[in-house]
Amino acid sequence: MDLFQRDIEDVNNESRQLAQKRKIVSLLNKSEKPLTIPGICKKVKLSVPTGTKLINELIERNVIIESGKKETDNGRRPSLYKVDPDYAYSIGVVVLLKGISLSVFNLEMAESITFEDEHFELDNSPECLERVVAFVLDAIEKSGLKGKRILGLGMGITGRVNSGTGYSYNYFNFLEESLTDFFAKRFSFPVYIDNDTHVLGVAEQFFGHARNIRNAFVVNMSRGLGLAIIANGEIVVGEQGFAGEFGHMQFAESNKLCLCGKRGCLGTEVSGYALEQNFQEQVDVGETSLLMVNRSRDKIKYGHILKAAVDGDALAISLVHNMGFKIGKALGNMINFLNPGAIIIGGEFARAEEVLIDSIKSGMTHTALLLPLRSCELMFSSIGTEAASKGAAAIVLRNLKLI
Amino acid sequence: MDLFQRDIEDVNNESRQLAQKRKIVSLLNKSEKPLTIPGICKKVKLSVPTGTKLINELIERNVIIESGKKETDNGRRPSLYKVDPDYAYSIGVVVLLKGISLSVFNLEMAESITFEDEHFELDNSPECLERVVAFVLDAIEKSGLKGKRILGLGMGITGRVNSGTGYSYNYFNFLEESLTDFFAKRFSFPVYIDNDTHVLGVAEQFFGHARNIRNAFVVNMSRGLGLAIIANGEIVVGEQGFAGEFGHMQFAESNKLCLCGKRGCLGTEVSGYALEQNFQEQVDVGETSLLMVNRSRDKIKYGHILKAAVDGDALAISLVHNMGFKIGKALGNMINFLNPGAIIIGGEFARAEEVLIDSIKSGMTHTALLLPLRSCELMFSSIGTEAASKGAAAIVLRNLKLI
DNA sequence: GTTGGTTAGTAAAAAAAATTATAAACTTGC
DNA sequence: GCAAGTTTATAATTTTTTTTACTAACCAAC
Repeated sequence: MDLFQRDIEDVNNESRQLAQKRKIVSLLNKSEKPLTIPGICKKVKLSVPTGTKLINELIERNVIIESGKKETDNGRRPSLYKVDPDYAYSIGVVVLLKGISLSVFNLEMAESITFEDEHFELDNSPECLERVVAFVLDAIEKSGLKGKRILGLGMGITGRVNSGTGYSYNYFNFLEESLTDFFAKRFSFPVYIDNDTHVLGVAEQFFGHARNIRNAFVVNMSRGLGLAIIANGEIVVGEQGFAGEFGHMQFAESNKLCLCGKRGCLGTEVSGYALEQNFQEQVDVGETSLLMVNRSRDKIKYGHILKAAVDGDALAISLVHNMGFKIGKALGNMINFLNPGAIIIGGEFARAEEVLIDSIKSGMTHTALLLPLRSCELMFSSIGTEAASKGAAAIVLRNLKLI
Repeated sequence: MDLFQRDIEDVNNESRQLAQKRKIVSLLNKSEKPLTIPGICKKVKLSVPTGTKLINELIERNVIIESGKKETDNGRRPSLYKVDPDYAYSIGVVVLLKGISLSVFNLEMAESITFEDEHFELDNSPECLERVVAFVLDAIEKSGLKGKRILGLGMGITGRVNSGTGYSYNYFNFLEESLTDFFAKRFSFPVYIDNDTHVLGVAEQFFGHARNIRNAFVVNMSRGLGLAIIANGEIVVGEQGFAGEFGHMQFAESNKLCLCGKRGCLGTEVSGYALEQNFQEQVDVGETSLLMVNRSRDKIKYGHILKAAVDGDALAISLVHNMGFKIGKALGNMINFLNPGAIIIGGEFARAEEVLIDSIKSGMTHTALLLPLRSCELMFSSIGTEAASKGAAAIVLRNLKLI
């Protein structure tokens, strides 16, 4: 941000012009297509001569570039301008229980390079934190980003996180300072953190199905169960960043004990973990499945079961179907609460769309009121596995108001 | 708004200066205390000479007034300025099933006059709509507002309402146009509508306990059960304005049939209506209460029961306590969902604070996770019965960005 | 191809705003 | 009670921005 600012900034403290330049850059970056000078000036409420002056200065500094001429029906063809997509980069990091990954994105959010360490295991220790720092520094070293402008690093991390203060409550909570402050000291650019599920929500909001929808839920159905809430066009993180604890909401019908200590948590019935448990229970009472053919009962992970369901395995279908119905009921209740325009199913379970879609819809009808349900579209994420790191990097741009 | 604009506006189309003047007025109105010229200029990023010029023009037009001199430790004492509180007025109207009321507020939101018609009965007919129009016109006539600037009218109305489009779905839905468009034609100022519960939330957000809290729930516990959600500092109305359908969420333990057609709606167990039902049931199985001394079983309304609970009536206490526990459980679940910093109990039930507070808290502990619960404060509304009309009028100012 | 219509971009003139300088109002310390 | 220091407010000057006017680039129709 510092570099970025200094480039837009002039030598003198021209705060008014600086703000206008920032507006121009922000507008150009948000726009899908390149824009003309008259178009830009209209949007930022500037006269054409001053707008031209500022734009030329930004070109001088390599922030924006010309990008051909616009085809018009009549009149002189205007030049088109856009932000140089490679003027600056943002970094997205995802820290999960098992595995850490880092991707570098340019301003157009095109992924340029990705690093992964599948052997990484997250634990709440200074050593692990140092491993994260080393991983990031090493990746930056290898990526050839040296000397290039890095706007910042966004990090999605498992557990409870306060994105406002930058504190992480479950991991690396031994620090005196906030996690973002710690990282800022170690790196030469600002760091923003959020919960892995919220990060997925950001990705869906800017690049996925939630674009142009001001109220939506993004469900992270993987081994655990999380939910990102978009209300009034913004991700809701709540007072301390804990919003979206969907897995621990009391919607379950059974009374299974949850890791949180309570009974009745939805996550005990709907989650990758629960899917594995349910599968084993069914096998134990004599149910059969193609999955058992060349695997032992304990080695079957929820990913296998999801794949089997899509492939037509009866037991897997029945289990997944059952979960869809249950989460559908819970989501239906939440539809009454927040009246979202869309619910997007993301995470590993998204690949079982065919099996889940009808069961979730069916569950929703049991709890949701007619009118809010009618206008809530159920969708499945299509932005794939790199979604999380893209969302993490997007946090940086969001903070700089570039998206 | 038109009058208001024209007064700030100059004869020529000075859109830049106009925007700055609007900023100044907005800043002064939002500020609790009057401000100095240097203070204003700093906030709106204007030089002192230009700021002075604009402020003098606003004084010329009677929009803002001088308000004494500031006490400082050293230097020349600056003059203080504030918006003339009686420069303009906003009108708040509340349309309930039984009763309609209208209050006039000045820019400081001091209530100047109130009109009520307790005999009004809401039904979905053109005649009833005409009665509303007549009531408003009559009240304005009597209020002496003629010739004064009216910024607009905010209306809180029972039932489902889309505040964005201005359509009302349950009442006056026979109109071709939106309800706000209809009113705009009949009155000489803009009209904004919202659900009665959302309006209560706005009141609490700007004048009550939810001030300075970016995430909160405002529960409207009266004959029905509604909830206004404040997330990221804004009221969430959802995609069509249906957010907060708390009464129809499936949290109930019994299977009573709700008016909406579903079973398990929270409103069947927690609401003024349910309280009356429960009371009658208990009386029928032999329970006694002081309330029965000089009233017939059918004549006892939930308001009486709430008063009796506060006065120490055992049966009433037990019933209200029970409801507190149930709504507490439901709210606890929602705490996990949105991580609010406060929950404010408003509506008629707010007066039973002593009886409700512990039962609600107790219910919350059964469902809410420790961390989000710990930081969520339970409060009872203190802005009283005129809250709704104040909230309705506040919608007008919010739309003009004056609060 | 020339003329008329249309829009982009630039140059000169006019208007508006920001600096800078100065006067006025006030406190404090000697 | 008067000088030094501070802050507000206004006047004079400088800078910036907008308007207006004009030229350039393009299409279409004749």
